[in-house]
Amino acid sequence: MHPRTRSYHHGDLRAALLTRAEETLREKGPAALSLRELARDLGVSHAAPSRHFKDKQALLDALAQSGFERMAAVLGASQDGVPEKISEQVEAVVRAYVGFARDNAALLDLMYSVKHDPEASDALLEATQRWSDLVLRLVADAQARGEVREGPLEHTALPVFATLHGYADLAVSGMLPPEMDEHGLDVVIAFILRGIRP
Amino acid sequence: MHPRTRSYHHGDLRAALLTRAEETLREKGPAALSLRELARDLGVSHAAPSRHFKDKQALLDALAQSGFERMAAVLGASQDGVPEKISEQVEAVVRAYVGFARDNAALLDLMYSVKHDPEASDALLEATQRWSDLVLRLVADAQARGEVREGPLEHTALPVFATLHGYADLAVSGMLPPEMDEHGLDVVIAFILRGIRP
DNA sequence: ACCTGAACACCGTTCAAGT
DNA sequence: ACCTGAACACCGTTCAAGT
Repeated sequence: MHPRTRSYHHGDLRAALLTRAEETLREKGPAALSLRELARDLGVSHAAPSRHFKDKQALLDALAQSGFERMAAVLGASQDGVPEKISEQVEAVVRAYVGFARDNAALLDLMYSVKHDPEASDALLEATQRWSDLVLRLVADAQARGEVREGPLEHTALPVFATLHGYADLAVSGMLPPEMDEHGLDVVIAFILRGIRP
Repeated sequence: MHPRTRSYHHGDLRAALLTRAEETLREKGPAALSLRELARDLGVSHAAPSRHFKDKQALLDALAQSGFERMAAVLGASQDGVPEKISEQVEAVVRAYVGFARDNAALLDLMYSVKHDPEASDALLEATQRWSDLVLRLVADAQARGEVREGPLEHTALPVFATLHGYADLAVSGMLPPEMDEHGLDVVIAFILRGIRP
């Protein structure tokens, strides 16, 4: 009857599941995420997803992984055309990170949730590595230019990392007096710069 | 038959549910938390919990609230007997916060999750306020002693907040090169002190 | 007041069977 | 290869009824 009886998803059910899952996550929260409903939305049987994700957790892990990858891309792009000056670079990264966090609050929650089972997620680990490397490299370069205090990279970059992430997380979970949601960004950037300057 | 047929929980089913829920959260993670299993564990019918929590979410909110309250207590206690010197005070708070985060990883996740529905959780909001007030007061006092740079409290305390929370969250979700899990603490404390000194 | 039992509409996961 | 249908053992929530 319907012209799309034979695979609406062009054999790309896996990708379709991920896309739809992220929409649901964004619109209705993580609790509303069900494999059966996803399957219903995509017009396949409830057992079909299991061909592509052995588990609900596997779907969530894949979602988290794609989140880290896109975040790395956003952070990377934030440095385009920014002069090699640590203050401007830090400002750009912080704004990009907080922006990503705001636009993908529920996804970020999932990305940093304590869940993802130890094994099976080497890909996830690699994805997280990629964006932390980005910050590390940024700090390392500035250090080479003498704009950042000396010391092992883990010592100089770690607190930047922590402050960046902490501010975004607090802002996203509504823990901040809302009157400074925007102003707070400048304050945090200035704080980071004070903390890393030579 | 059994001597405990009449209310094993001495009419304190609500408290018993919270206690057991937190055990399950700690031992088996949030996904394993089910009202029905909780009821089974406590020897009541599966419908009994609804007398005390209108919702599963209500149970989770109550759990989060008790988390914030205990965290405020731990942070408060961390200042006992600490000399009025901002460096020592910050060190004590940071260690206390990270310690609490480590000991209650899953609970912290829940506390900061994007979930808790806007209404119904005034109590929750109040509980979060209490611990942020603690940090605010600490910074304000040090500021009065001239140990912290001038400026509105939200500007001086906010980044402390962010760094503190960010480090704990990263450490707990295993995002840090584990070799500096302990050493990182010192680095972060030093960074915070650099950021707030006059 | 507090709890039970049954009922309803959902889940995730597995597995034979179809194409 | 990829998907279906039925089956199994679970869920959360509601509501009459019991004590």
